[in-house]
Amino acid sequence: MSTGIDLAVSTVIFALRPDAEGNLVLSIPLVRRTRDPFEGLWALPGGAADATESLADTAARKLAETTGVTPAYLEQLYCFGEPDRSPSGRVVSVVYWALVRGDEVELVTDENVAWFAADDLPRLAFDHNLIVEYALWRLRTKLEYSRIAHAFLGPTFTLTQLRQVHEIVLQKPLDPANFRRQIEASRALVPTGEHVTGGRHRPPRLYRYDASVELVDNGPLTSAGVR
Amino acid sequence: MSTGIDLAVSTVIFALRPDAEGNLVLSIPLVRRTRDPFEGLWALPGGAADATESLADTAARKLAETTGVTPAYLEQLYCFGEPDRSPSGRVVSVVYWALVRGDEVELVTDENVAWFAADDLPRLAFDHNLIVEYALWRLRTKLEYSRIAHAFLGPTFTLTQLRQVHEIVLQKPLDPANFRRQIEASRALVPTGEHVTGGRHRPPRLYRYDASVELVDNGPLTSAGVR
DNA sequence: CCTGTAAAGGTCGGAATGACCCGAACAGGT
DNA sequence: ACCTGTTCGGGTCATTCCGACCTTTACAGG
Repeated sequence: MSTGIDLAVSTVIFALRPDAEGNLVLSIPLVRRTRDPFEGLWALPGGAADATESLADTAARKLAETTGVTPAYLEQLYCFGEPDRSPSGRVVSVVYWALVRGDEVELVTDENVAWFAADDLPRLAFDHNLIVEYALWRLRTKLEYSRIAHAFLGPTFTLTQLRQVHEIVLQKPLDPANFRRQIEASRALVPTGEHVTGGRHRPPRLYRYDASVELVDNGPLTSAGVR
Repeated sequence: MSTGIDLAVSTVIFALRPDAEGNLVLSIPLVRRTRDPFEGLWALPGGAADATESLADTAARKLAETTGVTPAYLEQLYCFGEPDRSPSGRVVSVVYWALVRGDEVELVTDENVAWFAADDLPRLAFDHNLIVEYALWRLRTKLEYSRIAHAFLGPTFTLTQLRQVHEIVLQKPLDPANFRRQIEASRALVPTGEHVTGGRHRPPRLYRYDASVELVDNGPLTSAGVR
């Protein structure tokens, strides 16, 4: 049986990347469409679903083709299937969202791939503006009740670095002392014993993420997420 | 283009229905499969996606065919697409979950449709046991931070009725006084001014749900949900 | 008129949170 | 050697939220 419906997989990829002034900005990579519909407009990286691959694997593969990295976090966002979302026929898109480390992202040479500030996007193809908006909402909501922020960072980091990730994503300043207390209460971080030296001020501790603590509660779908 | 993937829509339908002793039980309707794969096993109501209909409309239509009612709440649950979830070929299922009023549900005459206690299911076809488990988790999680419980009830109800819905779904007793305080703080209910008379005790107030308060926060996807 | 029970409203202590404070520890300038 | 500016790490305090528990009100039925 065939339903006459095309099935696609797309991914909203988040990374913290420095802008012109060197400030870290929440960014996503987009791909310029080279054919109709919406030729010339920017769109989320993605493509047709593969018959032999899991949907998450397809999302991760498309993500790697665009950014050259393996995502630190990958989760299904939503399945978009309104009948009129593509003028070229019925397309149902299973959309994932991912977090990658900004310092791991390769400099893309392809001129049809570019990074954009997540809060300042042009008009995108299809319903991709709505999709990004929803992914942003999920990221911000989940950041406040889960421990996914370290996916933007390396294996070890200071509390200030982690707090800055929260501040950039949530776009509001956080009290350093209260942030510390909250993180310590969650038992999600373990001090490595090492300190960052060479700074102008009191040397901060280095922390490692404690993998024994579930970073996200997805209920029975525990496999969804961490990679 | 065709991906060689079948797209299906299924729904986990929740209702509170009386069991043999008259106690309300969280229940879901299942359909017996009449052909391979998994012939004879029970499965979630659903079918192939329709090329001209939105996914939510397809879910609602299949729901109506099974239960004869319009859902009081309908939301997308997840898109299941593991390559090996169906032995008959690659099937991707967009699964919705719904709440319906138990007293609205028609007595189904079809012997291939039956209601089961959500917590005591037989082995189901495909990965439907996992899907129901996830839907149950979502229902219980969402019940605690949203105001969807009234979807199980009629337009007006008492606080005790609403609390009993919570108690049955969450499977734990709730303090009546604290429940009242929490509900009143949410400003989601409006007293109608009427009382239920005829009871043996102090006559309880009747409440109506305040539609001006968002019952669920789904971010930018506000249309998802309420019907 | 008494009794049993649920409804409605209140108190109290603990936990979590936001706002704020202070000593400790460093690099760099004087 | 000493001062200074800054951040790190640790604390206090008031407010809010929540669970446990108590009291009064209001009915039906005996």
